[in-house]
Amino acid sequence: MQDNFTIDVENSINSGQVFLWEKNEDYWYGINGQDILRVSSSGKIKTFLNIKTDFFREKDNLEKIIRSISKDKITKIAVEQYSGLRILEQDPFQCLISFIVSANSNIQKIKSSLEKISKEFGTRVEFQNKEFFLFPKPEILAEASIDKIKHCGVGYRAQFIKDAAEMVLLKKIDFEYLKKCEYKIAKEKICSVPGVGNKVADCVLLFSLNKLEAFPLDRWMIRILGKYYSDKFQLETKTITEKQYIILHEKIVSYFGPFAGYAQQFLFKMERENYQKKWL
DNA sequence: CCAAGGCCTGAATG
DNA sequence: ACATTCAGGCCTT
Repeated sequence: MQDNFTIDVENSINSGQVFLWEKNEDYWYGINGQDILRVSSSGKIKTFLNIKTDFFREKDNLEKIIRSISKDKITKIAVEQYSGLRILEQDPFQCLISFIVSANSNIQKIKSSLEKISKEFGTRVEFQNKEFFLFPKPEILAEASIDKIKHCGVGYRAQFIKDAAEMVLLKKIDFEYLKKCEYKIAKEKICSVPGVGNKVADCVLLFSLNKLEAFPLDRWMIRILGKYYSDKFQLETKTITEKQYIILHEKIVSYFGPFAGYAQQFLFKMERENYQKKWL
């Protein structure tokens, strides 16, 4: 009964896209902005606010996307091995703060910091007889004291978080607008947030703003490109400059196509599993 | 434009 | 033990 396009909830959540998720018996529970999602192993969602969300992007035509990104042996293997892996569509503000926190860090610590932020600044609610803390609203983080934010273990990123929250509050960053406009415009805008460079911007664009051509290039992806694609994208240096990032991204999109972000997610997942890296 | 260095933090490594 | 390195970058000089 298992077709090629069944959602693999476990692998989708455990792929470095989201952090405030916990498995409890048969369900995954996750904070998504002001909502909480309870997801069954088959991908059925019940939410705290009782609203419809397309968290697993079921609007996407996976058959078409997979056909489009399967350009070579490596992607074919990754897609086959993790066929149920999905790009998630999460709350943009939470996503923005999450990836600002992620810079120069690792999954376990990102998770711990975000949990502290939610507990310190978010609203406590009960859902399915369990206690949760929603993700704090922009106005709360914009008004918060730097010391209190630092206390969540985010260090120098505290000021970035506060400033980012203020920009969202003042609509200098308008997520609804960014969702509609094209990749380049949205990227430029999101990069104007302090603490947001190319990599963080691409994560936010791909995981919350509907930009499937975003292709976050972190250390892992650079490693993967060097390992499997050195013939296609020559990487001279280990750390890439801003300009190199832009050029590389253009080459990537012209190779993988408009759904390059999906290719990134499959490759990233595969490589980290090969190295047995831990997830949530 | 590019390269180098600093930065919070906590777990892993020597 | 204690020092150093490293982890899913970004910013300033």
